[in-house]
Amino acid sequence: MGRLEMSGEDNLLRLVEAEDGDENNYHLQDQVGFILRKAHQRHVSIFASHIGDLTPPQFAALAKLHDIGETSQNQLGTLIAMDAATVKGVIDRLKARDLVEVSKHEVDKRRLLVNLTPKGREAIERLIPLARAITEETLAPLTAKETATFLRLLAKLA
Amino acid sequence: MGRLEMSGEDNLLRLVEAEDGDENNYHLQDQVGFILRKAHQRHVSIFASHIGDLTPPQFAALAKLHDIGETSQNQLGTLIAMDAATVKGVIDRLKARDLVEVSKHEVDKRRLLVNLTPKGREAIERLIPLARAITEETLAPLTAKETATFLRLLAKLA
DNA sequence: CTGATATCATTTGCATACGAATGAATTTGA
DNA sequence: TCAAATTCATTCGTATGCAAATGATATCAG
Repeated sequence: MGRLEMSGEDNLLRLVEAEDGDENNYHLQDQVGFILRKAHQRHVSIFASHIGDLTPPQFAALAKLHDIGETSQNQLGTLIAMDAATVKGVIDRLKARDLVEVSKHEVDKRRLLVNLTPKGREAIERLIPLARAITEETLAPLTAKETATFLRLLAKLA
Repeated sequence: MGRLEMSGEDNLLRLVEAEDGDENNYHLQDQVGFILRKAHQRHVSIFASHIGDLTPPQFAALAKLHDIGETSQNQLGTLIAMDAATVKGVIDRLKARDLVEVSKHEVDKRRLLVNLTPKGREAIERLIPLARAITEETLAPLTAKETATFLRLLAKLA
């Protein structure tokens, strides 16, 4: 790969390649997937330092319910990007803490309607300002201009 | 917030705010954490479609071992951004499939050394080209210039 | 109208991910 | 030197996250 010219340093390169194989120049830390995973981990850690008793998925469920009101469990999952199995666990745990309540759909008996309880509404309204701080801290390494660019490009990938 | 002028539409706005509270303008889908989570999900899905029998963390462990050679389980975890409990599970599963092998450190009896088996080396060398395709597909929505910008900014956040 | 499809929810199984607690081994510092 | 602090690995508990299978209900097509 790129063996267009032969200099003294290329001999060393040849030795290294002979030792480690030609895939030696693959570096995990440069791969978008690996960096994406780390950036996500950092965000979750920042989130936890601000909001200790709720996870990001739980927060997402409450925030979305606050935004759109009662909806089916499945529809909620679609809106917050969770598959059916995952959203069930999240709702079960919020239900156990009396932050949401569920009820059967009158007409379509397959559907499980989910809604905020008063306690859940109080909680999410109290937490949304903290969420803004979390976003700010997550993006702190970037300038305002970089942030705008980053969010635009990130959205393209999501 | 921003109630500087009073037009006809502001009456409607007041009604909406009275109904939903002043935090009505918080939208989950604009938050960096939520988009980050979705982008990561998309990448994992692309990864799985190319490499079905290995997860991204398992791949990361093999790729790092291939890059640096034998190392301790803990050190490996640091290099691939996994805490001790997580890396243990990953290594256990790779060990069960004979892709890595572990041994005791001669001097420091606390350490567990991890290394690729021949089978593991063969596997990772075969998979690295696929990983390049995965990266490409993940970044496909961006132009080359956007990709460079995105990776630079993402690295700042990770 | 009814059989084929599709949708909604649940369950199971597996794989991260991390906090906290524990135990063994090593290093440090007074 | 030896007690305190640190490091390495393990275990436990909890929480996503997803594939696949299942059952109940609803919709569609002929």
